[in-house]
Amino acid sequence: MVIIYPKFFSLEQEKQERIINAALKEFAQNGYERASTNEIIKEAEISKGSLFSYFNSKKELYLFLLDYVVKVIDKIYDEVDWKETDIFKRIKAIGLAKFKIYKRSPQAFNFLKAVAREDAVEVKSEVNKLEKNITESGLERGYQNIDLTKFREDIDIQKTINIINWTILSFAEQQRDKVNSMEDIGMEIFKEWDEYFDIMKRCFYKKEEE
Amino acid sequence: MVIIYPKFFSLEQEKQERIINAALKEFAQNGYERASTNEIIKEAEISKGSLFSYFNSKKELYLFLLDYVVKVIDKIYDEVDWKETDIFKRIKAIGLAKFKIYKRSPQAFNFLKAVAREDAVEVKSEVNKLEKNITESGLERGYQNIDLTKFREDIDIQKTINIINWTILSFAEQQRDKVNSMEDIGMEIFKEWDEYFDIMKRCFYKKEEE
Amino acid sequence: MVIIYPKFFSLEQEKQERIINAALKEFAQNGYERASTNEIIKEAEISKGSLFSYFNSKKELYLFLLDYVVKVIDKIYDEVDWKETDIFKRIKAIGLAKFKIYKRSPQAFNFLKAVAREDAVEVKSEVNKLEKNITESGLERGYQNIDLTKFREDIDIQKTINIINWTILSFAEQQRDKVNSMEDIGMEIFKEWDEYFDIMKRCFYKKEEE
Amino acid sequence: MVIIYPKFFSLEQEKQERIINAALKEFAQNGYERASTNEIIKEAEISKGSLFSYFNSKKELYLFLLDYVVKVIDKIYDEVDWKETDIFKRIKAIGLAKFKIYKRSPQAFNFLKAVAREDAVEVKSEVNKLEKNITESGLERGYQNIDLTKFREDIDIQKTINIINWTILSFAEQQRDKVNSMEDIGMEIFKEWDEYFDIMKRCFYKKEEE
DNA sequence: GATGAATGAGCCTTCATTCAT
DNA sequence: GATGAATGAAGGCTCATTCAT
Repeated sequence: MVIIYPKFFSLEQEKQERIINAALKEFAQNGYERASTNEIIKEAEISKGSLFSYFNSKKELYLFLLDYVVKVIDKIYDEVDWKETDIFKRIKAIGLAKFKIYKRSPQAFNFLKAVAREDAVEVKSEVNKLEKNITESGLERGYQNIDLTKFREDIDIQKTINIINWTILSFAEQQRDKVNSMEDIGMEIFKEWDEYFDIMKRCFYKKEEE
Repeated sequence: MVIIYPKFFSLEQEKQERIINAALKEFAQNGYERASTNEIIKEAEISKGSLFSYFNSKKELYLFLLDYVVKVIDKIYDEVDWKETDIFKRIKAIGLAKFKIYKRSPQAFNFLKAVAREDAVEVKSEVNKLEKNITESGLERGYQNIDLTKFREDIDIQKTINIINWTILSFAEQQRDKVNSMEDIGMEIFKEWDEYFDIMKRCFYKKEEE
Repeated sequence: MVIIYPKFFSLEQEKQERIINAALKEFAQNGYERASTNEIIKEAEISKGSLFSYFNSKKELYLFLLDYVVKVIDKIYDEVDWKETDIFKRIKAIGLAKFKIYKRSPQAFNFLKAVAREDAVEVKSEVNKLEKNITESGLERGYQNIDLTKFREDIDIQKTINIINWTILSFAEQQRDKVNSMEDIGMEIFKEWDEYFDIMKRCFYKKEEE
Repeated sequence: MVIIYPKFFSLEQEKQERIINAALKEFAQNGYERASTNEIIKEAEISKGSLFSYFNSKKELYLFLLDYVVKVIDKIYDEVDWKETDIFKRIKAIGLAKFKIYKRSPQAFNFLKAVAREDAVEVKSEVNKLEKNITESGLERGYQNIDLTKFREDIDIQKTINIINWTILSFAEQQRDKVNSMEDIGMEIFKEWDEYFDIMKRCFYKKEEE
C-alpha cells in the first residue's frame, strides 16, 4: 500500500515541483483517463523515460498525487484555530484556511476537485478510499472540541451537525459551479455564506445564545 | 434536434433493454469518452455493425440515453401526489417514487449520476441543456404548491428550502455509498430519513405546527 | 469467363434498367472501391438481398457492367459508315457516332471514362483485358477498308496511323478534362478537331490529294 | 503550407527509403483512398505508431510523397541539355533523363501515374495544384529555346508540337504496358522511337532540314 | 540517469456479404 | 423470390509503456 518513490525524491526540489504541478494540472483539467503523459512531460520539461522511471505507470503517478494532496489538506488543518469552540466559527476558520492554501497551491485544489468527480475504474477504489479517509478524519478533527451545549436540546446533535455540514458542502459546490476560477471569488460569497449560518444558528441553537 | 431511432425501436423489447442497460452501465462506469462500444456490444451480445446501424455513432447512442433517462425522471414525477402541500411529505413522496423507479432501472440512476460529472466536449452542450432542463423543471414541479406559511417567519424561506434539499440529497448520497446494491436497502433507512425530517420540521417550522 | 445472370435477366426490362443505371452512376462517380452497394440499391429501389442474388458480389456486378458497356460500344460501330475510305472522315464518323450514343446513355460513357482510370486491384486485370480488347478490336474495325494510297510513300503507314490515332485520343482526353459534362460540348470543339486533321492531312497525305 | 518532417528525416537513410518505397507502391497500386497504412507498415517493416509519428496522418504522408516526386521530376530536368534547340533531340534528351531516373526510382513513376488519376476529395486540391505546376513548368522548360524555324510554314506550330508531344507520350505509355518491368527495356525501343521521330521530322519540318 | 523512437492493443466507424423470415 | 437485420474484418489513428542508446 505504501509505495515510496526514491528516484523521484532524490531529484532537486525545483524539478520535483515542476513535475508535480504539471501532473496536477493535466489530471485536473482532463481527468485520469484523458490526461496525457505526453502533455505532462512537455509541461514539466522532462523526458518520457524519466517520468516512467520515477513512477512506474500513469496509475502510480496518479496515486502519488493523491497522497500528495492529502498532505496539502493536512496543512489546512494545521492552520485552523482548534481552540474556537463555536461550530460555525470553526467551520468558517476551516473555510478561510482552505482559501489561503488554495491561493498558495491552486493546482492541488483543482486536482482534488477533479478527483471528486473521477470515475475511471482503474483508480476508482483508491479514490474512494481517499475520500472516505478525508471525510472521516475531516469530521473527526473538524468537530473536535466543539461546544455542543449551544445546541437545542430537543434535537439529535450528531444529525444536526450533519445537516450543517452538508449545507456548507453543498453551498460550496454550488458556488464552485458558478465561478470559473477561484480568482473570481469575492466577499459577497462569504456574505451569503453567513446568511446560511444565521438561519442555522437561529434554528439549531438554544434561544438566547451568544 | 429530435431524432428517433426506428431501427432500434423495431427490435424486440428484450433486446432493446439489453442494449440500453449495457450502454447505461458502460457510460455510467466510464464516462462518455472512455466508455467502449466494444464493451457495450459484448455485454449486450450484439455485433458491432448492429449497434452502429441502430444508432449512428457513439455520440448519438449517448444522446439517445440522455433522452431515455429524461423519460425515466418524468415517470418519477408522474407518481408523485402533487396535492400534498407539506414540503416534507412532498419530498418523501418524490423520494419514494425515485426509489421505486430505481428498483426498476438502477442503471439509469447511475448513468444520470455520471452525466452530472460528464465533461467530454463532444456531448457537453447537450448534457448542460439536459441539466438545466432537469433542474428548472425539477424545482418548478418539486416545490410547486408548497404551503410556505408553515415556516418560521424570522428566516429566509428560499435558503431554508435549500438547506432541506441539500440535506436530503446529501443523506441519499451517503446512503448510496454505504450500500453496495439497492437490494440491501431496508426500511431502517426511511426511519433515519424521518429523523432528519423531524429535526428540520422542529427547527424550521413555526412552533405549533400540526 | 462467360457468366450469365439468369436471375437478373428474368426481371422486367424496366427494373433491369433501373439497376444498371444506378450501378453505372455509382461506379462512375466513385470508382470501384468507393462505390457503395447501399447507394445502388437505394437509387434502384431494390433490396440488398436482391442485388446479391442477381449478381453474387460487388465484383461480379462490376464485371457485368463492363460487359454491358462493350455492347454499347458495339452499337457505336454499327452506326458508322464503313464504306467511307478516307481515314479522317472515318474517324470523324466514329466520333459522331460516339457522340450520338452518349446522348442516349450518358451513364455508360461516364462509367467507361471511370473504368479507364480504375486501378482497384480486385478488378484491374479484367479492366485491362477489356481495354486491350476495345483498343484492338477498335483498331481492327476502325481502320478496316481504309484507302492507304493517299498517304505519302516515304513514311511507314502503320506508324503514321498510330500518330493520327494517338493525336485524336489525346486531344479528346484533353477536351474531356476541360469540360465538366458532355452537355457543354459545342461545335467549336469539332472545329478545333478539324484543324488538327488539316495539319495531319497536309503533312501525311501526298501533295495533291482530293 | 510547407511542412517538414524532422522525425522522418532523422531516420537512417535506408529506413527512409524503405518507408518511401512502400508508401509509393501502396498508393500507386491502390490510389489514395483504398491504400492501406497497414500494408505500408507491413511492407516497410515498421510499427503503426511509428508511421503516424513520422507523418501525422495518411493525408500528410501522401502530401509528403507528392513533394518527394516533384523533386524527382526536377532531377530529370537538371540532367537535360537545354542548349539543344532541335525539338526532337530535346525530347530525346528529356526521355533519356526520365529513363535514367526511372531506373533509380521506378516507384515514383508509378506513383506519379496514379496521382494523375487520383480523385479522392481529401487530396484533390493538392493533386490539382501539383499537376498545374508540373504541366506549366514542364511545358515552359520543355519547350524553351526551341528552334521553331525548322517547321513548315503552312501549319500551326503549337498544334504540331502538341501532336509530337502526344505521340511521344502515347508511344511511351504503350511501351510501358507491353513490358512487365523496365528491366526488359532494350535499345530496340529507342530504335522504334527514332522511327516515329523520322516520320514526324520528315512531315513537319521544312524540306531541306539539316 | 536520461532520452525519445518504437511498439501494438485498443479506439470508433464502415460496408460487402449472409441468411432467417 | 424478396427482404433488410446481423455480421465482423478492416480501416485510420492514439497513447501508455518499453528499451537501446
